Amino acid sequence: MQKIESYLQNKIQQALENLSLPAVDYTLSTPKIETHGDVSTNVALLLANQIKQNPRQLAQKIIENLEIEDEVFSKMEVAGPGFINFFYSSRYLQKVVRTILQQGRRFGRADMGKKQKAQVEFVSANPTGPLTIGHGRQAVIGDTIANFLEWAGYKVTREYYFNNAGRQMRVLGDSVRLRYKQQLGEAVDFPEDYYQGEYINDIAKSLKDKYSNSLQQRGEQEIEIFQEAAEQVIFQDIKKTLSRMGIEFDVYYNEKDLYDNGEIERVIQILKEKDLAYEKEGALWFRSTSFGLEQDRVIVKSSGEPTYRLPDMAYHRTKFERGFDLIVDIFGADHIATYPDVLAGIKALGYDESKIKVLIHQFVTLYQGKEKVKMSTRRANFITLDELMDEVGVDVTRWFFLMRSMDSHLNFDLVLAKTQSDENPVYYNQYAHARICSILRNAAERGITYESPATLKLLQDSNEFMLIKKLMDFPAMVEKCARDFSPHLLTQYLSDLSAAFHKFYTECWVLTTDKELSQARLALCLATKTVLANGFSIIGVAAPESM
RNA sequence: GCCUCCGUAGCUCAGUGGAUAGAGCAGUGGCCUCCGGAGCCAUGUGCGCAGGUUCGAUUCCUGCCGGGGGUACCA
Repeated sequence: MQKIESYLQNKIQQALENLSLPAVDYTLSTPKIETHGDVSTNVALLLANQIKQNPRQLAQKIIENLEIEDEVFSKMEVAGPGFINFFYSSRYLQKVVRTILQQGRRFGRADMGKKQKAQVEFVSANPTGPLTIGHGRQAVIGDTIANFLEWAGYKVTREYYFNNAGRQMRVLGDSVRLRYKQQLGEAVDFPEDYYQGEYINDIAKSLKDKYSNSLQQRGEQEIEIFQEAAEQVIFQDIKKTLSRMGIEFDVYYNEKDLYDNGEIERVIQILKEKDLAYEKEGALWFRSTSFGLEQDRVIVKSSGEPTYRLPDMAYHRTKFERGFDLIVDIFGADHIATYPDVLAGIKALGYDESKIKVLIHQFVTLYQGKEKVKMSTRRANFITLDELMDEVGVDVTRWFFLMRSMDSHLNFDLVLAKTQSDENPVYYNQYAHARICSILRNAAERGITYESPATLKLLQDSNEFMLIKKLMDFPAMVEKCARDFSPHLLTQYLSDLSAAFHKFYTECWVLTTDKELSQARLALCLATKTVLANGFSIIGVAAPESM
């Protein structure tokens, strides 16, 4: 479709020039209705409006001036109010199968990114507890967007930003300390706003096993050992969960480094030099109003502690300093108010903030049947990502988190996910792949193999053509997903593709007594398997040979 | 109050400045002599409300209504 678009654009431009018609910003689209052709353009409609002529007559004139090879489009016609519809020739469609087989695992890759460096930051959860389902959505979205960018020709770095020095971490450490004391039989008052999770007890127990009661006298001011133990265990756990989902980060960036290496100071310095930061009431303020924001913001509190904005700015500054051409930040909806400040900060520091793409995803609401599950890390009233994967498996987890647009709240019904797990789209799609593999095994037994592109001309059935048309959309789909950062489109595309295959499978017998036809259909199966597998690999689900 | 996301079929959700708005699930009725029935086919209802821009609006703009999330010298 990609190449076809530029092909048509060229031809249309030529035609317009031949007719001395002005250029116009028309579109090429894929009609929803089969009888409206494979590609459609509104060029005549728009021109007619501009030069006050009858759109249908104009469309007819344009068609007469189009020098289209009939090996590409066998038919062109004026339709409706003045659309021009193009119909692929069977020859062209048959050739698509050949192209896919030639390109194999590379089919769908593009060079849109031109090997530029892209960074995708996601998850970025502080190590205070296991990853929850909310993190899961972000993890899968982030990883998949990174995959898309790779397919689109970027060099991608996956990065996880964390802070192991804040107040939350101190509370975490102290929670462990108190549990440890409890386990030694001491009666302690465990505050309600401390971390209640069972994992805190586990960490406390491992400390008890290691140090016996030698830490018992440590007070609130001596929690490092507890905090470090907690961080270490929890982070390991987080990484294990991520790796189970097939996610590996290239960089774990610790906020603390920004203090140690002077980045924080540098940002303050630059802002002060530019008179974009000033002291007031004992605090340091960032002049965000200079960048169109509503009010100035505190970046260093009167206590001397920075607010989150300062390290965020410094962190983003390192992204530019590290030479990324495209910076993708993925946040939950709760952070929606914070990024304008950071973008303004980046601008203030003299960087091109348009290189930053901030993606906000809405929350996951968990249901147990009809009942909403309230979640809070602190209260340990949550279902972890690991538990979810235990229940429904990795493939279902990934697919479900991607299925919906990230602008949309995701209602995840655990009961449904468990009880109907074999009625869900993941299996439908994987089944198509497994089915193809099964056909291939049968073909091998019968000694049938795809040998020559010459047989492809036997692909003539409308079900075959529908399948091929789906297959040829894949590269454009990948580019669109990468460009619009909308991974859910691919899950939809793949379901459509699987449906086209199942339909073909039902209507067209692959392994027939006609050897050449069998070979041709086998080739179509192979092409479909290739595209399914390529798509699955982007989404991060398995392409099973059998189920 | 202000900012932001959402409002489309019974349910969960896609989608588009255009020609007849889709899928899955749920319901009903069909399809196995033969490549995997985890499949295929048929069947119904819908763009929250009111204006505006446009040749054309479900899509873009404004207002309203309803729901989620923000709005700190918390992150």
